[in-house]
Amino acid sequence: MSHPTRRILVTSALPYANGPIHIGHLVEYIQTDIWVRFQKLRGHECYYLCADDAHGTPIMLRAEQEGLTPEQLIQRIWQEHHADFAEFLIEFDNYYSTHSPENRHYAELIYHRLDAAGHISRRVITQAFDPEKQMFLPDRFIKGECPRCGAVDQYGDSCESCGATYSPTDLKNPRSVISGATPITKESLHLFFKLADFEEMLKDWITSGPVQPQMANKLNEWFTAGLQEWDISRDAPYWGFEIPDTPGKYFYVWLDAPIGYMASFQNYCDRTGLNFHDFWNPDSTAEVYHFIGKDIAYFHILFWPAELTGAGFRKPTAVHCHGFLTVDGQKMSKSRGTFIKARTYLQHLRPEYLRYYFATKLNDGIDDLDLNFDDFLQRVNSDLVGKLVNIASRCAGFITRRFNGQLATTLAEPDLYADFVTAGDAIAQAYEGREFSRAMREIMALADRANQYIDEKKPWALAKQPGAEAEVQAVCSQGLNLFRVLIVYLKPVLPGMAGQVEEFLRIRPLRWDDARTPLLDHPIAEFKPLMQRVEMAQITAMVEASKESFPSAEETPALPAGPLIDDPLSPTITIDDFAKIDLRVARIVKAEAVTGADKLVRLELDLGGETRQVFAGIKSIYAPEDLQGRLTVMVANLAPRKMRFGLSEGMVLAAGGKNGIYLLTPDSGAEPGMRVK
RNA sequence: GGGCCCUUAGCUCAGUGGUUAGAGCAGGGGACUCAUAAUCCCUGGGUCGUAGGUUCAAAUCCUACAGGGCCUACCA
Repeated sequence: MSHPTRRILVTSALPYANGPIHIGHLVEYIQTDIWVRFQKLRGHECYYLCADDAHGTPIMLRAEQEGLTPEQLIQRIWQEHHADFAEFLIEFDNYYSTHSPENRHYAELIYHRLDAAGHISRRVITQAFDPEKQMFLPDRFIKGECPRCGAVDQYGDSCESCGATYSPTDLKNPRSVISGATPITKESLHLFFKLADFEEMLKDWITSGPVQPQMANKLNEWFTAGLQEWDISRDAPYWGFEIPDTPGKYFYVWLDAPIGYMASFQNYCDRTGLNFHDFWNPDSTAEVYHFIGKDIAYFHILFWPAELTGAGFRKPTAVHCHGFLTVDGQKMSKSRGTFIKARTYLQHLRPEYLRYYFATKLNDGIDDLDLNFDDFLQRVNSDLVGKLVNIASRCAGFITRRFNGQLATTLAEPDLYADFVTAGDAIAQAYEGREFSRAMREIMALADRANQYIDEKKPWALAKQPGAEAEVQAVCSQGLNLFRVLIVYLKPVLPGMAGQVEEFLRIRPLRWDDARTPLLDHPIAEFKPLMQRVEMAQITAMVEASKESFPSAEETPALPAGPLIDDPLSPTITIDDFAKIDLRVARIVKAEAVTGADKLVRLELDLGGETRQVFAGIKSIYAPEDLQGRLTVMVANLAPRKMRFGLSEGMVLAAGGKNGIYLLTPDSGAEPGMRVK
């Protein structure tokens, strides 16, 4: 009743905008969402912020590969992420993007302040460079043969085969993963953040308990190893924010990613009138929490507090790390079908099953947690359906049928109810300390007691005794009140079901303190099933749908309908016939709409020395400006054809059907002029 | 190669020096029939990863080893 209102800012790590959300990500978002919902339920002022992490080389390359601009790619991914989170009942107060004006503002502001205070250094370093692509290559983008054991196809930093470590220049036959070219080394000026300037501050900070003990150990280890300067710049071409007054240099994605927390909050403040500085000034009394995976602790408990301090902002109150998800005891695997995307899960199972299951396994530690499908099925069915929902289900019928839906005017067993209320303190403490598994255990122990109570009073037997009517109503009203308390306690985990129960009981949205006051002399609605049991078939179907399909065209029997039926294969040709067609990789150097034509785009194709003009009927699908720079495949020896708008010197290859037209794109590494065979 | 964390019943987990190590689920037996074959009662089941050590006493502290995870190896 008497917890003073706190002002709390909470974040989850920003998901990277080059791929879909999967169940591994969801551990963190569900953990954070439960904690935030708990705080809000308790009446605190709490804001949950997140955003897509939308910069960096992988996004740049992926966009190129898909024939999109980075903006188009991150826009699409944002929509997907946003929809996935919403359906998993992850309730952000703001879900933003690091590719935003607010983020640019804070990235530049923090950089300027750090620079002005002397925390930025500049020096020239030597790096691998792709002469073809004209870009510097991170170690991961270089492959070659291991200098020690000769294993092929090893990354530039270490050998997966023999474990040797080396630098990319040691690789034999190194090549760029992007272009296939042999990397050269090249010098470049880089900017560094002088982390060591903040060593004393960090050592001091850590004693105030902002991280778990395991992470404090880790920090000490890093202190012992010595704090290195952090390279915060990347050379063009790079997808990100250009560093002010430093042409051709961009902020490394990991610099502006955590700043995205602030940007998202600033954006929220602008929408709602909240004061940003109340939360981020050094003297702020508000609390700021970051929930992250243990793998990115380095950024969040070293750089981030140091950056904030150096730039005149407050540090986080705490950084909470969690472990990774394994599925049936093993790492998620695409071939086993355990690399399950959020979207795939949603197509087969209710989100609250997973929210509850994770809640039963989450604690304040950093150990990995396992999603075991047998356990998942049993736990959800037995706890939520068998125990919890059963309480309402077995009481409601009596109240509806015999008492016109009206609850009793007094509590039959006030002491039992009081026990449930008292237990709320320990449960709240467990939630607050992120010991969700403990909270779930205690809640389910209460559910057992509720079932025992009903079993002991046997309302079905009383109902057959003349004159025991009032007692039937009393027992069932007691049961429903115990159920209502449990729903309050579970509302952070099962917000959807709590909503259903609020309708069933005809009450306003439950808050934590409502548990103290029983619901009496009150009409309720007819009971409808609140949750269906999980079926193993649903899980199996989900796993099957997650198995990455390998090309197996021959094995697949001909379907009764499909492209081959609509458009049967042409007569067989010989290889000599095929050899007559000269297919070449071509780069679209210029693309423009043709005035006076509805469908035509005029393309200028670079064949690696020679340029061809081709008219293609693809305007309905592709905007000309999106085509420029893309690689595609063309028929290079097709006889030129005079068209109304000019000479067309070939054809580009595109798949076409009633649903659209899709231009072919060679895999990365292909170069203009290469023959397709 | 270095470091940190983990390993407790069939499954998932509590339990950080002190009586014969616990829970839920699953298994076995019984009861009930209000309830989504749900619920209630009873019950079997563990050399606490392995091997040493410290202690009157260890799952709990120390050492080594095995298996798993993460970080790191002048990228962070």
